[in-house]
Amino acid sequence: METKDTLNLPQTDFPMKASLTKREPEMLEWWAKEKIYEERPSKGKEKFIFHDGPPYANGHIHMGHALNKILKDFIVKFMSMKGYDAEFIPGWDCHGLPIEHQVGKKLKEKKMSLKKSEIRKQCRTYAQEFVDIQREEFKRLGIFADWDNPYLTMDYSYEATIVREFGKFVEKGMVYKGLKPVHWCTSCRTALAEAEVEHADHTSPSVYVKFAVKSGVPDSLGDLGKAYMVIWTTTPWTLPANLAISLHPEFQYVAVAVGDEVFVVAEDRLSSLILEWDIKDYKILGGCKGKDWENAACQHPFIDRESKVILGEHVTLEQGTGCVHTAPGHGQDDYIVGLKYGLEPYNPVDDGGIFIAEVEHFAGMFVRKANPEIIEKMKQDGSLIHHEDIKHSYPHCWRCHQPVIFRATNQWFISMEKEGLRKNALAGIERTKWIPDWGKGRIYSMIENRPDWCVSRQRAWGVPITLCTCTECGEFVNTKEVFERVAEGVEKRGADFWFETPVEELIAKGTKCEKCGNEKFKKENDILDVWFDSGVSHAAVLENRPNPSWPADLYLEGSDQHRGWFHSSLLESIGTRGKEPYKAVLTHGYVVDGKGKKMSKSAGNVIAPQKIIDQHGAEILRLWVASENYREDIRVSNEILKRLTESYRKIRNTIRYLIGNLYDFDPNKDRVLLESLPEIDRYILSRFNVLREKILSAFENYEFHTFYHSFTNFCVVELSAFYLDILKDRVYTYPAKSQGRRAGQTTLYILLMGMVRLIAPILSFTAEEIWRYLPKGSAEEKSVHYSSFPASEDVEFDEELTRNWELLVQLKGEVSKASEASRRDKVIGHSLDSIIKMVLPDSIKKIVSQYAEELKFIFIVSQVELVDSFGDDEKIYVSESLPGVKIFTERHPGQKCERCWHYFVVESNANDSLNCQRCQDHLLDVGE
RNA sequence: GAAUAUGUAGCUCAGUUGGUUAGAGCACUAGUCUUAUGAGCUAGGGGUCACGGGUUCGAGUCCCGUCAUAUUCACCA
Repeated sequence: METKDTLNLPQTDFPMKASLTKREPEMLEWWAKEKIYEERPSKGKEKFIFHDGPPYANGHIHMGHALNKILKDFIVKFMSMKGYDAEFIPGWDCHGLPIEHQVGKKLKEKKMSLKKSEIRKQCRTYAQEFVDIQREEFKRLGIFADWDNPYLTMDYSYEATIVREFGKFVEKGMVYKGLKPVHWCTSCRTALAEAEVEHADHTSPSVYVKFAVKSGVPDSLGDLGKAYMVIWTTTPWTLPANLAISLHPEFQYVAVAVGDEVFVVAEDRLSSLILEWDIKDYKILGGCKGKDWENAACQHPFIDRESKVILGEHVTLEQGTGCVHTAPGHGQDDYIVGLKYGLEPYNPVDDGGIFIAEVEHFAGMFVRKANPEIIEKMKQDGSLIHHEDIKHSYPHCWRCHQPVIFRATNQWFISMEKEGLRKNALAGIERTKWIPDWGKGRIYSMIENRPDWCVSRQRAWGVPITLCTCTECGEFVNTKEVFERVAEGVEKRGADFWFETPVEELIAKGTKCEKCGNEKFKKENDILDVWFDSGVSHAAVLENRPNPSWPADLYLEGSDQHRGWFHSSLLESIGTRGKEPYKAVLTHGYVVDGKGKKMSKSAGNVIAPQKIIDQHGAEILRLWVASENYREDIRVSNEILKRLTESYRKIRNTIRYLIGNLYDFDPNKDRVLLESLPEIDRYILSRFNVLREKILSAFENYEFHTFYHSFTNFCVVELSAFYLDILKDRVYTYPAKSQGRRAGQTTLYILLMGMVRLIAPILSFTAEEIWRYLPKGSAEEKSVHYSSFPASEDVEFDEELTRNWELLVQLKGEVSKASEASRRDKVIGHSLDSIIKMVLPDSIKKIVSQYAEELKFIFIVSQVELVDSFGDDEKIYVSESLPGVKIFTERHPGQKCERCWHYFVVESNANDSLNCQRCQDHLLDVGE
């Protein structure tokens, strides 16, 4: 028999190689077949309400989606293991312009002839396709969720909820129709929400234009002769809508003579304007405050209209002349200042961005095409002082990337002030827990400063604004019955119900307009902002399910959702219920590349989750999410993934080793009582208790990277390099059933059972795989995800013992360092080749001598001698970290035991065995 | 342009109320073992703590400024 065969070497079928790409799909199939999520034992217990934010049903999932859903899955799984019923209902956002845009592209010219209902039908099909695609992609990540019953914002029932929720706003009088300037895309022919606008570089003409002063020159200036107010603008096409010139009441304005003309501009702007206009000779005639000019009248440069001089605080001195061209129909500030002076939000531009017929000179012209024409006209008329092109960033449509315009149109708004929506929303923010806490400040200032919510869109793919307005005066019918009738119809037939049902069937005969008494009404054609759709998800999902639980315990999305879903959900919920829909909001950062740059197609640095899954497996993606501090931007690169796969292997291999040494261990028969375990076993278990504590509190605080670092460190430092290395002697060489070996196995068993459960929320696939290789009789649960977290082991390891072992660990390190010199000098190879002699200071010696018999096993050397001093000629290692500790290493002169590799001294009268006495005993199954 | 966040070894992260020589794991280099073997063990090199000022006996930590990256807001009339 070979010596090797007399040892209890590890045995296991648990593969070292993970083959994740092959095994994960099998595991997914098993989870599905066994309905592991659906039939979870925590069902019906106390709920943890985790509400999924709906991704947009367009395109394949990207790293951001993967990050988000994996984080959610960590939480679902650990809450479930904690005993909560962590139901997770995934959702998708299905309406809206991006999908309509895609469908429009596919249809090309045909779309003009298609009916709206046909376009909606195609959009529905398109959205459903991507819901199905993304669902499969999410499942592949190992996400536990109710995939068969997701919520879609285009579900008829969901659409009906949208109608009902909007009805609540209407009922409370918070909805109004207003003529206000909004972002408008002339190519998509719709109003855009703030969130649908993105900024990009754009070249615009920068022009200075003269407005002749007709009357109202302040007395203090005397007779100015041919005086002009000079304005600056980068959008000449808004000049036809000019109704006023705004001056800041407190700024100083000067009248400057240039040639035979007099220009009025802000004093502080004068010097830079002179330079820009290249004017050599000028003379300041006098000055006064802006407020002195109030109600003066100017002449529009090319339209027969008066332009009033008004005062506004929005005027700045950073650019321009301090005299601000004001077109209330084309700008937010203009609109507000215009309201004060009773100016109408005049908008002579139609949906396509074309000047309407009444516009002199430029009727029928597209606004940006009109820019050069207007400039040319002013040049000829002599009203243009200066013109150059400037590059600046300008709002663009997020879909078609065309520059948008600001344009006053009739839109539906939800008032931020009526019913105290803004105030109550801010109070709701205060009541919510924001993680990290700066998220609170972010959303707070957004809600504080935002304008009224423009909820109407002039598109086809969405839920209609179900209001009927009087054909005479525009007042809308505000009755609950109408809304409910519509909601019921939508519930059955979807939003098409609204578009297909004649108004007469919706409104009871004889209904009169409350305002003017008219009996004729028309239906609104606009649809609702998609942010309203997803904003009602708390109602549609949390309230309208069989077991309603409202509000949510947690929302978890990327930091951009402070302006998106967190925002719209808050307003919707506060508006209708007076209370916020979530107790806590957790945010994560963005996925960026290895250099910290954002991923974009144009930069070519996009890494698709699918590619990582194909190459490394979803488990590596999960480990990646766990390894990084997601509260900041998180990086992904090939190097990072390479490190992670190595780290994964280490974890897997460590656990494999535990399994391998338990091949003959029956937990029900062979377990050794905790109090009978050797001190080192109890030490490692006490270390495991510390790890367990750390990990569970990290989970509690959603700090998964703490899990990753402490867990890998435990595997590498505490187990692989320390405990397992030392334990080999005992589990390999002792008699299989000896108390010493069983004690070691008991420890390994406890570690294995604990570790597999601690990793389960993160390394879900691997934990489940391990679960099948546990010693027989270990667990009743068929899935690791049905188990609960390990309890703390009661090993009674007090502070003194802990200090002792920390010292021994440190000393072991010093012994290794000391041996390194001998190894370099080829005196020893393996550490067991050596005898260690050490001089210790009394304080250390007192402790270490208690472990005299165990030292050689702890240090993994053949002999340890504690001596008082060394001879002079010996090469002594002097410790730096443990003052007074000196170590001398030499080669053991005896014979190496073939079996346990410890060296032994051959007695003269001994037999000629190649084994030491200890092994001879062990072979006879004696002792220990 | 503004607000917020971040910036510690090649990578991922620690660094407590300011207090010795800034840590860990991985990676790298070298050695060792062949009893976890596409494994295990050991040692080593590697950091101007983004940069520049300031407060202090003392700053990775506190203050100010600059730069970089990301997100959001606004780019105006």
